[in-house]
Amino acid sequence: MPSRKDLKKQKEKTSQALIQAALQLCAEEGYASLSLRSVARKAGIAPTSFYRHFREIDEMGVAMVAQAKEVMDNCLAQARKKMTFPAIKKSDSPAHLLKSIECMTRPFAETFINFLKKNNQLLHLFFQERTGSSEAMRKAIFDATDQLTELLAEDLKQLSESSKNKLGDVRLISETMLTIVSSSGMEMLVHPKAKPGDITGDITGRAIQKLNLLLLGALIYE
Amino acid sequence: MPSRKDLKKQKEKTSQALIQAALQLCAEEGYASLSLRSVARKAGIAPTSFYRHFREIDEMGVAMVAQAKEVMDNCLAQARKKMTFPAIKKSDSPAHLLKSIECMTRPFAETFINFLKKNNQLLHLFFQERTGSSEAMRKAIFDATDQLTELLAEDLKQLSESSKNKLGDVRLISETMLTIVSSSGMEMLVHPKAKPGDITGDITGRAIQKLNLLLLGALIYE
DNA sequence: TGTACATCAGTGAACGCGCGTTCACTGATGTAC
DNA sequence: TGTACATCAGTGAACGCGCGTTCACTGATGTAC
Repeated sequence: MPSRKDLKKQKEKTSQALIQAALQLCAEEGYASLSLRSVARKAGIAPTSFYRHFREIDEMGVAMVAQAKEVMDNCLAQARKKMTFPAIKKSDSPAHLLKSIECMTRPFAETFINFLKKNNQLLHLFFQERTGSSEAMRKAIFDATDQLTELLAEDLKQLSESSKNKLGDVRLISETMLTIVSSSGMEMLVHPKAKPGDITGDITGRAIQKLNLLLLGALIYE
Repeated sequence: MPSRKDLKKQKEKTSQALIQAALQLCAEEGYASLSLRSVARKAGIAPTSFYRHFREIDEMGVAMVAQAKEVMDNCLAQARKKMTFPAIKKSDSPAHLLKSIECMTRPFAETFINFLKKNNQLLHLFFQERTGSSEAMRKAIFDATDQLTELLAEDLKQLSESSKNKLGDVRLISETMLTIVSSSGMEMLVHPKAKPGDITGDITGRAIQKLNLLLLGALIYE
């Protein structure tokens, strides 16, 4: 018994096919090289049908960012579950402090970069177009990033308070953590050859070290 | 008395006109949106003349990166002259350590971000296409970035040794410093509205704080 | 129950446009003898 | 000195192609009466 609701679902399915096709093309050729026709072709519909779903390419782009944002939220929530921050004393040795810090940084970096590998299309879009040429995309990604940063900042604050390890400007730290980890993630997407065994190739390990230094500094600074 | 040499110079001048036109278009529309014809048009030559200078767009792209690299080298050299790193003792208070650290981070960030503002076209290209869709561009930028990172790492090592402040993995620190400062720089290019007075808008100031935390951590960690 | 009408995702033909690339050409310069 | 030839940056016409967009259409579904 097909109905109006089924029709709506069918339409949604086609919209999703368009978005998935676009994400794939985007990872291959870049967002700027997307064309309405190539997306429609890949999604298996006629070029003109595109207009039944989006007014223009950028409208689809914004929908793509929204989807990427959801994935990132999940990623962050999952990372958050694994992050702990055992209490330390300031008089502890740097090695001791690091142990505590790495209980945050390691799950954070590993979860994040794993997600990145699995959802490379979504996240490539997210980070590449942050500074891309489409104003609409930049705005959408900026807003999403801002929310994400705030979320992480709150997590940091909570971790910091519950363990009585003071962390100062959590927003600043949150920004930097995301910068470091996304930069590492992009590096990994661009050079997939690098393996965990390599001296300079263990991108995740190096990301963790970078985060460690940052948080060690933040901890000392108060 | 025009001669063969003058002809060569004329050709070089036209090549430069092409590159400059391309950089401008690139900052407006993105590298992926460049077309041979639009570049030639902006440079004031016939489309077909483009082939007298470059075999294809990407060959010009690589030349653009080489030019950007030179600017970056100058920038780094200029920053290096201003960076100092007064000796500290580990027992000093964090505030003391910070004073010393900021003698490096402030000139570094300020010089870099100033350069970025003046040469925004060159540097937009440099950082945007690092993860772009053209393989040739990615490779060219990766090589250039690698050299730049190494240069900064050597500077750090030298500063660290001459002041007897140990710094550990200078390559890792160098990478992170460039990541932080280029991320801030891109943020500034994309949101030129943010002014030094703003609470969250003082991008340079925030970049310095981020670098401070990183180096404070590196210093403590040994 | 039947008949007329509304909605709407998807279609295929057609349009004008900017693109990359080819080709044979120009006209200024320098070289051989 | 003159004459024939080589080099080479820049040109304009022409090509075939993929693009975004318009338009009138289809055919399945639901609604009014």
